[in-house]
Amino acid sequence: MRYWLFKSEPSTWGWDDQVAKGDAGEEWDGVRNYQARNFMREMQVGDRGFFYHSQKERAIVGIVEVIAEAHPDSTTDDDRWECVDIKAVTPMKRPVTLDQIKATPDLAEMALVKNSRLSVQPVTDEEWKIVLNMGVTSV
DNA sequence: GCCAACGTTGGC
DNA sequence: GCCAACGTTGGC
Repeated sequence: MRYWLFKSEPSTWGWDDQVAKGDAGEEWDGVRNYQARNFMREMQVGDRGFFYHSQKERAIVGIVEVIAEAHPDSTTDDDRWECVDIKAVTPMKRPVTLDQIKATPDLAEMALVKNSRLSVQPVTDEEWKIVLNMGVTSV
């Protein structure tokens, strides 16, 4: 199983919206970036990902699971764009903020830090463990 | 609200 | 195929 990170502006599509969809999940549509699309093509059902709120909040707020592999994005006729479906699994007990991540040397290589504009990114096993731990432990 | 970084587009 | 111009994203 691999790990990923999904980034969204809460004003457009936030964690609460994702939770409201329940186990049925929702398309992660609207991605118009080749790198991000290519990562989605690599995803498999059962893979897990962090759900990150960009802009004002800037924190990982929950965990999602991939429930459908890449398929055409229903929000466009352009067949270049594909998306996966994801569902909310569990919220973080404590959101892990971008500031915390930047302050953690072992997380300095995360795409979130290095390439802040990439909206779908891979997360290593090690990074996954560290962030998870930060998300359940008091600071 | 500003600006830097980056990706995409289109003219040549 | 290159590169300048432009649009968008996201942190600050």
